Amino acid sequence: MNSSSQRTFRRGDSSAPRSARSSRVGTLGYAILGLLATKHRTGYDLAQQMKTPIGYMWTAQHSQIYPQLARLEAESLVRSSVIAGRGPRDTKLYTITPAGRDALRTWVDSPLIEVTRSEFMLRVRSLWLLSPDRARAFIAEQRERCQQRLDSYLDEGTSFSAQTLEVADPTTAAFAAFATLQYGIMRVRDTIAWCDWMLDQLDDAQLGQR
Amino acid sequence: MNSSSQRTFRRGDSSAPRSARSSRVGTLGYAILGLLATKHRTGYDLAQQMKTPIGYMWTAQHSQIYPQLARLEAESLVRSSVIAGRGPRDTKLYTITPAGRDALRTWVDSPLIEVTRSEFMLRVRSLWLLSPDRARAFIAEQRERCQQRLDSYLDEGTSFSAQTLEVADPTTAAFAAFATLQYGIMRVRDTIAWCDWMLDQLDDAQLGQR
DNA sequence: TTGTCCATGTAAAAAGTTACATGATTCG
DNA sequence: CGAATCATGTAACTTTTTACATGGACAA
Repeated sequence: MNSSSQRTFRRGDSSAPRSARSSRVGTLGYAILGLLATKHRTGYDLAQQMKTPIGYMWTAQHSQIYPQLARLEAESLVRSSVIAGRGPRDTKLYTITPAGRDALRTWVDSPLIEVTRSEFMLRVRSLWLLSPDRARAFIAEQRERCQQRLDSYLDEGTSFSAQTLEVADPTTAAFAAFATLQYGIMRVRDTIAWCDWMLDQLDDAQLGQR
Repeated sequence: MNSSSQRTFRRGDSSAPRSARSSRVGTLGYAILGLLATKHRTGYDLAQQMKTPIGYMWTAQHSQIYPQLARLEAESLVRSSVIAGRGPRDTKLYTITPAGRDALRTWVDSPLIEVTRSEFMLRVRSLWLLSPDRARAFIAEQRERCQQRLDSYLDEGTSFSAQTLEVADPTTAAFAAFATLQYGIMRVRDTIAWCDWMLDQLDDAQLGQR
C-alpha cells in the first residue's frame, strides 16, 4: 500500500541528539582498558600482548588496537604521553584515567551471556564424513596443539610462584591473572582428555570392523 | 620515489580472471553444509538451529544465513526446491550436492588453528576491581548460567539413548553429534567446578580479612 | 485482536582480518 | 647487509550483529 518504503532511516544522520548514541566502547575497548588497568603501555605493547591468546583470553591485531586507542582517548578513558621511541612516528605511552577505570569496573559487573563458538567442534560434527584414519589424524593433531598450549600455560604459571602472597588475595590483579590461567590450564587438559576418549572410540570402531 | 602510491589495487576489479578468487565459502558456509549433510532443511530451520548454541558449536542470525545459502547455491554446493509454506515468499528446501559434500569433507580435514576468545575470562581478568561481594555475585551468576546450559545438554543427551547402535559407530552423524555433546557437557561441568573454586577463593579471602 | 510462529529477504553498522606503508635500530 | 624488533598508522575486505520489512496462519 504505502509505496514510499525502501527508504530506511539512518541514525545520527539528521535530528538524533548524538548523545544517546555515543560512548561506543565495545569488548575490545574493555580488553585494552583491562590491560592498562595494571600498568601503562604503548599500543605496541598491547598489540604484542593480544597477538597470542596465551594468558589473555582475547586477541586483536595492531590495526584494530591503534584506532581503538584513539577512540578511548577521545572519550577520556585513557590518556597518552609521548615518550622516546624508535619508530618513524611518535611513541605514545597510554595510561588509564579514573573515568576509564570506572567504565571498566561497570563493564565487568554488567550482565554477560556468552556465545561459545568452536570451529573444532563444528568440524567434529562433520567428522563422520572422513575415513577413520583421517579422523584419527585430525583429532591427534588437535591433541598435539592442546599439549603445546598446555606447556606454554604451565610455563607461564611458574612465574606466579614468586608472588605467592598477592596471588592469594582476590583484590589483586595477580590473583585475577592466576585465576584465568587456572581456567586455561583446566580447559586444555580437558580437551586433551576428550581427544584421548575420541581416539579410543575411533580405534575401537576400527577393531570391531575387522 | 614512486609518487603514484596511495592508489592500491583492488582484486576482482578489472583484469583478474575471477576464477582464482572464487570459491569463497568461509566457516559459516561449512557450518550450513554440515547441517545439510544430515538432512535437507529450509533457511528457517537452519536459522533456528544456529540461533542457540545448544548442541551446535556455531551461531548465526538468519540475516547471515539467507545470503550465504544463495552463495552456496551459486557455487553449486547446495540446491533448492520450492515447497509449500506459509511465508510471504517462496519457502525453499535446501539439499547438499555431491560437490557440497566433497567441499565439506575437504574443509573438515584441512589445517585448523583455533583462536579461543572468552569474554567471561576477559572480565575475570579485571575482577579485582570489584568488591569481593560483587565479584562473588558475578561468578555465582555465571555458574548458574552454566548449570542451566548443562541441564539442556543433558536433556539433549537423553535423546541419544534411543539410538545406541549408531552412536557407537564413528562413521555416523549420530556419533559425531554425540561426541560434540560430550565435549559440551564436559566443558560446562568444568566451568562450574572452576566457578566453585573461585567462590571458595573469594570466601576465604573475605574470612581472612576479618 | 493481539501476539507468536512460520518464512525470507535487505540495509546498515560494528567488529575483525589481511595487506599496505614507513623508518630507525640492533643482532647475527 | 639482511632480518628481526620496535612503533604507529591507514585501506580494503570479510564477518557478524542489529534493525527494517513483509505477510499469512493460528492460538489465547
